[in-house]
Amino acid sequence: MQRVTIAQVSERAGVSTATVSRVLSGKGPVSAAVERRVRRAAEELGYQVNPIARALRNSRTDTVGMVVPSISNPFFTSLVESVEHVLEREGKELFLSDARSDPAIEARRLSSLAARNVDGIIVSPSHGTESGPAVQETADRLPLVQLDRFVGGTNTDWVGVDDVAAMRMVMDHLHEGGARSAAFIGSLLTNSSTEQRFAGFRRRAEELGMSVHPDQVFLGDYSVDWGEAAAARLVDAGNLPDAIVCADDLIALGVTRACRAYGIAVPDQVQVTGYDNIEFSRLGEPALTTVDQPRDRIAEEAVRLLAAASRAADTDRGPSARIALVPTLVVRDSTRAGAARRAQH
Amino acid sequence: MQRVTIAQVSERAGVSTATVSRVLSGKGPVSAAVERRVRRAAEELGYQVNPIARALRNSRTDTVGMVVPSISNPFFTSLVESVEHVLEREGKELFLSDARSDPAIEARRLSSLAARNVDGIIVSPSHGTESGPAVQETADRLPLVQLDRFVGGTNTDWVGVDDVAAMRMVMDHLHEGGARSAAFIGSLLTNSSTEQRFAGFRRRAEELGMSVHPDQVFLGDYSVDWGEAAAARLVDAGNLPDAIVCADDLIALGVTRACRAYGIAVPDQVQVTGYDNIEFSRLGEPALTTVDQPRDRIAEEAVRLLAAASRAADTDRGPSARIALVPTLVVRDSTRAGAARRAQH
DNA sequence: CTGAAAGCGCTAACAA
DNA sequence: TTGTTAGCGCTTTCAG
Repeated sequence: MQRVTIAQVSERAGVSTATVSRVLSGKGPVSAAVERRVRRAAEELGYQVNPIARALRNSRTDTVGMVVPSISNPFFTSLVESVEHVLEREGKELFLSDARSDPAIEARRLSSLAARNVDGIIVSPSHGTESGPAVQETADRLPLVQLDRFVGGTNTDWVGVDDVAAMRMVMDHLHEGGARSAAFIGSLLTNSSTEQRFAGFRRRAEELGMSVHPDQVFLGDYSVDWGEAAAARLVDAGNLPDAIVCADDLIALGVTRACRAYGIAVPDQVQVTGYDNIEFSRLGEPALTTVDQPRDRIAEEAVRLLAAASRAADTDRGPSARIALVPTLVVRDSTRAGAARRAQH
Repeated sequence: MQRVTIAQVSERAGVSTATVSRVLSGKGPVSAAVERRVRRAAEELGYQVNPIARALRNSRTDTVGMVVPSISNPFFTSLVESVEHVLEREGKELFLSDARSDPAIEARRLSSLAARNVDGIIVSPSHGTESGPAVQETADRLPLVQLDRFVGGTNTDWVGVDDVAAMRMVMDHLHEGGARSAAFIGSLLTNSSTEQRFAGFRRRAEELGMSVHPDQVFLGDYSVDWGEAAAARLVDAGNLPDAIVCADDLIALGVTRACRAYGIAVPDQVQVTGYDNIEFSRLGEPALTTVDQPRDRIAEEAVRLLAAASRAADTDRGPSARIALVPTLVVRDSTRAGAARRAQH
């Protein structure tokens, strides 16, 4: 599997293995002449380091692990892309694992990554409480930053978005478009994203005097199917609200689909908003008004925090960082102000 | 990082490290009494194997690497999910890498996975020729199977779908729906998927006497944007064909979107088909008729081949396997026969 | 500036 | 059945 070793290179170059190591890892003093000889020998033999041996020796792997709740949610894959992109600049590689929204699987993935000596872990915890122990345990062993979602009972760095502020923008926009009542469709309140978004929704609705009927809050999961099912229930119950606020784009896509099926005009009869600005959000009919998270910035901060934590290492670093970036509202055709604005063109 | 080692366990249990190893790895003869002592000691100390040390010793990692052209293409993520699922049963873990459709990045990912002693690699090559050297080189070093796409100039196992047969179904269905002319929108012919699909399209069109205008073949990339752009060009040129056959669902989603924008009725004025049956294919307006690949079966076969190859190891296994599974046509609302059938309900 | 030698944690001969 | 020993390939003191 692994063929040529440092020993063979050293033999060919007529030096010791120690010298070869010094040349190849760029540390320690080496004369220019020897360096050239070694490099040539390595080249000729097609030498490649054995990262496993190196890791065993160094307990460093130049590798970062990332765990996301669901790889089939386009929001997370695009977050992964952003992270990978940033990591590339640092010469680090990313190992990705999917927790399938299951804290038990998530715990296994975390410990497996930790055991493999990744230099740090980026995780978006799948559950708002049950993910806690595994995340905290992992964080005690190596640098870890939570991304997007946050799990209670832990004390680690976090980078994400100000969901409450985002919801304020959404509600203001809807209100401006004439909405005086609103429904909410999200996942169960078992993760911080939905929690925060729902809290933000609720608070701003109150401040604006928008009514939220208790029967018009639907909590299921982050999927198109759920959005569709919840919307169907909403319609069947009669008494449509002016707006349906969704906790993510997948749900919103399901909602607009159900509306099409029921012949309900969006945004004329009911306005609909999503969250995340995934690529498909502009493909629905109508294209979704949604909240854009600055993924690249989030990724950048996460990697920066990880690097900082690695450097600080054992010296107990201070309190953990909580970085909430500012999201932006992307107005498209599923809300009234947006529809009106576009019509003016 | 890694705390308790086999040595500490052996000390606590009052046996040698070798014995501990035998107990923990389940190999070699151990007396029941000793076994119990060792297990308890390990338990109490919270021992966890160090996979790195084990890998260095064994050159086995119980780990499989997977490289896909694009993690943001839902077809590949669902393929990843299937593979991961199958692997779980084998007690193996998956490391996923994204080649970003770039053969150079792909080569790096492959060699990095190989260097990390994954037990096997599953790759869907991003380029039909340029991916060749890296794939072959990797395949010479360890078990490798190509998935979905296939790269020329290599000799490895492959599992995928019979694209030509799939296209035959698509064309027959379109023809049945009254189409007598067709356009094709795909990616550049630099990967086997598009090649095969285009070939199948072309051949069956000829057999059925459907006309294909040379100007109505558009080759770009697998993206919604490209589908939209190509459709726009098609429309602008006037002279719409009866059907637009797309090499994947993303493209088809772009096409139907453009049709909506231009006020062209699908399927009445033009029928549209996709390929892959990604989740979003049913969300477009209208829902896409498309080709479903049996992802779970594909994943299953791939893992099976990998396992077989690992067992065969050095003993030169015979010629490589090429497994083409049979896809199925999923008829929805973007084609006429489908639309008619639904109307009957 | 370079080499000898120890050892990261684990497992597989080989002995006992 | 168990222990002793020798490495897997690399890096890093410590001498020279």
